[in-house]
Amino acid sequence: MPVVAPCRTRFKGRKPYQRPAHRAGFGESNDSPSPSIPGSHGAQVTPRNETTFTRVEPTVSFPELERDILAFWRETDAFAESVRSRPVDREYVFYDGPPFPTGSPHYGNLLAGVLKDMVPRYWTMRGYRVERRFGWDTHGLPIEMEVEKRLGISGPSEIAAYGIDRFNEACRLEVQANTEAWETLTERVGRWVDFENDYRTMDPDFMETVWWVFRQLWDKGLVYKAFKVLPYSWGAATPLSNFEANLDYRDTEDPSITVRLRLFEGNAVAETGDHLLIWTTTPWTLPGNLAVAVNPENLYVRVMVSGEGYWVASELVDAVLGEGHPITAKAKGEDLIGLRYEPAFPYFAGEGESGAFRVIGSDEVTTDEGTGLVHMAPAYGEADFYALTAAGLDLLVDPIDAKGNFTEDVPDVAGLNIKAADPVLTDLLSASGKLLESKRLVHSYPFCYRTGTPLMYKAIPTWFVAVERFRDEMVAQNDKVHWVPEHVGSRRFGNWLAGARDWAISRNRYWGSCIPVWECDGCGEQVAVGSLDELDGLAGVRPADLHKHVMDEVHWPCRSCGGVMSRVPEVLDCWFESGSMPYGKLHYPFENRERFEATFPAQFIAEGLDQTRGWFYTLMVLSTALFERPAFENCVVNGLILVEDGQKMSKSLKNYPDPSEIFDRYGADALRAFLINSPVLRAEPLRFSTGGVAEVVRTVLLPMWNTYSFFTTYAEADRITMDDLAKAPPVPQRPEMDRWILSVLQSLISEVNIQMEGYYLYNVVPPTLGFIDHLTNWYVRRSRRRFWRSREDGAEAELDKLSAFATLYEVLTTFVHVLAPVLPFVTEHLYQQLVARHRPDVARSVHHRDFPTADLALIDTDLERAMADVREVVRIGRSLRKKEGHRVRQPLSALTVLTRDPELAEAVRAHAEVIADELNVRSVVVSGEQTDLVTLSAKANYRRLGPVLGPRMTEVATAIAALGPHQIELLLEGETIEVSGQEITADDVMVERTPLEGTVVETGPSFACVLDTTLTGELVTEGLAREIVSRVQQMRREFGLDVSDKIVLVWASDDPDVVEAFTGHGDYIAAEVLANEVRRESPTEAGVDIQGRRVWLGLTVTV
RNA sequence: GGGCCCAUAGCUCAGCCCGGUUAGAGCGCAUCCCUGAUAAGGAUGAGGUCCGUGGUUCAAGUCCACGUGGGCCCA
Repeated sequence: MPVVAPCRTRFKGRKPYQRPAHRAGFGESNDSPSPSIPGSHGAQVTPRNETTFTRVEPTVSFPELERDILAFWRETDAFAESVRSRPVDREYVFYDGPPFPTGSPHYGNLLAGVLKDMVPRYWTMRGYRVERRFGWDTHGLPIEMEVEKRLGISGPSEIAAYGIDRFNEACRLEVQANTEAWETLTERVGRWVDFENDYRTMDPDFMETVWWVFRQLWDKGLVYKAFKVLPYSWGAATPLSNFEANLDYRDTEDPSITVRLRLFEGNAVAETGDHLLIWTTTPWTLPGNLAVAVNPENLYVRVMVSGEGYWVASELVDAVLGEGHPITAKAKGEDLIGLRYEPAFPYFAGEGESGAFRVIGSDEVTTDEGTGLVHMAPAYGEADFYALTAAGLDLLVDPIDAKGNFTEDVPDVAGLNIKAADPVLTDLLSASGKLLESKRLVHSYPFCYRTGTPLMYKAIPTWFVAVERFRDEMVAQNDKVHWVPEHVGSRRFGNWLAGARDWAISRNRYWGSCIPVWECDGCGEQVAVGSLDELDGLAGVRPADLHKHVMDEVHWPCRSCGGVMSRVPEVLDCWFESGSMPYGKLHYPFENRERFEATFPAQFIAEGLDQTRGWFYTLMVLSTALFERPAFENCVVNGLILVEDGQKMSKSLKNYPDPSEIFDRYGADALRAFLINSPVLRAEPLRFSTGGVAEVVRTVLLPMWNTYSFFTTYAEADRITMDDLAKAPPVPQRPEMDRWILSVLQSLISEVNIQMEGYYLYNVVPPTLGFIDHLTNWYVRRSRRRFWRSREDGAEAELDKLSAFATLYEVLTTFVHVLAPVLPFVTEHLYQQLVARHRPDVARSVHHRDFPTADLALIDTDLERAMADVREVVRIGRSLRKKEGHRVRQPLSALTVLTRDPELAEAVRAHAEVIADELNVRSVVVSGEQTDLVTLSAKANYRRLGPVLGPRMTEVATAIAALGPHQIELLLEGETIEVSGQEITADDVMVERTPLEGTVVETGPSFACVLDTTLTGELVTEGLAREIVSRVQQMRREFGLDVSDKIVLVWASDDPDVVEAFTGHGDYIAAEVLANEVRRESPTEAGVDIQGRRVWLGLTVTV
């Protein structure tokens, strides 16, 4: 029997822990209720500075912890307090880009929530009051579509039949019904935002401000009405958005006809009676034809077929007319411009007097298909419309009504639907001899996603904002904005602004802010109404709701002619409202005048890259037009979140993990850090991976938690109190390791502040990871023993121990502040347990505290560099041991560090003990270069020599590479030598060290490590002692002993080395394994094998 | 078709602004260590045509041009 079962009574009921570790309360003394987090830690508990810390298990459920923290925040109204506690006159302004409350939030929304939380949290901690009101974008097509689906109706006629009032009220309900999922997930991700004082674009106050904004534009003469060619569904009798138009493309068979148009008169290249060849798949657009476009740069030719001249793009001759026809003339497109032709149909021949039926130029014309000459019907094609405008032809004929039927203007097909008219029109062309060819073709054509009818494009009367008039001003305003990443603002958005077109702001829909313009049915006078007061003055009414179904009922007699003033039918593009939110959310200028003026523009907004043409743009348009200012000073732009394999996230495909699963498994902190530390913050796409979230848990959260657990474990074991910590020496008098980690911490604080102030959020996590490595893998590991020094070791030991505890305490409690904006939950928990519980005088939440600023007095860059050198030497030393096959428990006699770098030499000398301990060597010595161990070779320092030498660089570099060890030695000793006619010093070369064959040497950048691997009997014995310690420690663990349990160690062995190990190193073994007594007995069983020797080991826990 | 962005290890990404000769990290993998953080932790190692072509330069992953592939937005 090699071991004795441990005595159960020693476990003080601590193990196994039933509760998740974070629930640990004040400990087993039971002198206070054990609060679930901290929420219940209130007045009835009197935190005393004599209270010690409670041991926290290293295992933890972060999701559960987060739920407790959420409860704590709710109970203590922590968010409101974080705003309230900051001065009213020190405001940091953040605009929430309002989402549509449709569906439930996806990762993109969660990401936005994280950004919009992290930055305000940070600035709150920097002492600013950051009001955060949630915004809802409540209007627009997505809502209307949901409601149509719900009501089972579709399109304007059915909505009209259902009643616009009922429809709009249904939309209002839909909006209100959909907000809960948003609130739940927003809270869960840890975003602090005010849902009670939210703003909604459908609120009367907001809508009144929208009127005011519109009126400002109107008064500046920036609003006008014109035609715009839009996708149009005659089935639904409504224009569609581009998005909707793209929803249903189908392969369809359509006519494909080629038509010849006879020239009235020729010019220098074309002859009277020649024909222009045009091609179309939509014969119904031909009655509306008003011009033919050519590309001025293309080459066109005159082809003779059956004695007639036909003009066609030279590349398309064979395709259109077949091979073998003679070409009798060539001309560039620009030479054809101005030629007049006989229209295909006579219905609008009169337009010829206004300049129609000519050849115009357009860069848009290609020779990909057709004839290279494009028939232009400005009412039915956006490109056509612009081409005619550009050619100075302000003409438009539209003989098709809202239902897609021809009007009486085209008597031959009047009343016929456009598709039904196609064959009739084709026959007419044939009859008039204008039809050259008639075929059918199958192509992809858009259909109305609602009614299934083919879409058309149609010129629709539309309200515009004349953005082009002030776009230079917008570019200037945009230069004042700090964009992250920079290129989105300067290039993508900047370019877009520079080429901005007038903005179509009206929609022929129902659920939206109204265009507040009333028009007289008599004289056509227009009045724009900018406030309810004004409306009251004009119409004598003051409706409580400003939606279409209410506003359309408001009329008054025209002041000029006595006619009836009625509102124009359109509503505003909901982007207009998004752009108005800085004003609308404050009901400016009707209320909050001073507040607005003091807080505009916002310091910060954040949205996705897809908002370039959306929110960013509309904010900029309106703020420039109204105030000649940008609406925001700093803008963080995020990229798109994709599925792990790079596909788009799709709700219907369900190809991504449900956010709640992530929350339940890893928690919001992990998700937040994962998102923050990803390419999305550089506006690049992110492939979302559950593994990435798990990695954050492992690399950030658990190490932090483990350190916390380590601290509490030993603090509890030693009954360390706040009073004890206060007795620790001031930092300058603490051991170097303490000063070092505090210096590293202060450097981190400095770095994080710089990055946060610059909104480079993606630069916050990486330095944090470096810090965690320093903390866990160097500071704690190196300092571990200091935490369990016995109080009996004397005053000096006591001070050393208190220094360690105080330092780790300060590091942890400071660090949680640094990470609080990123990881609001776990930092809150640590703050509660480590600070708030022990200090009645401090803020209730870590988020109410001030963000740390770097204490420069604590930063010791020399020390940081020295420690970096030491860690590097240790790293090389480890590599060397491994290479040579010497396990770390086997002590070796010496490590020699060869270097000529005086700082490194000093760092090694000063930390010889640390290095010796890490590498388990008896001594660490520093020496100058030893050429019998390494070969020195030199390489040119290009960075230094290059600019001086220029073209001679190669020559000198070759010569330097050929330098012998002796010359390099001379350089290293500070001499100047001449190489290839160039005087050089040590600074001009990079010296490399290569270990000589047969030596135990490993080289670092500016040093080499040499290991003496001679094993003496003494070293072997010590190694054995260490193996024994290791084995006993393993047993302690196996039997679940507490870290402070004392034991009796019993051993037996006949092996002389083992006997020697116990005789020579008995005290060491006893101390390491906490043995009060080490007793030798006679071997009874086979025992275990330690380094090839038989040993029998047993232990008993002492009482 | 246009604008912008991206392309570096098996995977995810730094490095590029401001050029300098041994291109880094994490994950994964392999080998090993530790055992007073332990259902953890650590070390070492293997792994690279820096998308391609051309140019500028003494010198290019880095700057320029063109191209290829991908993404976003617009047409």
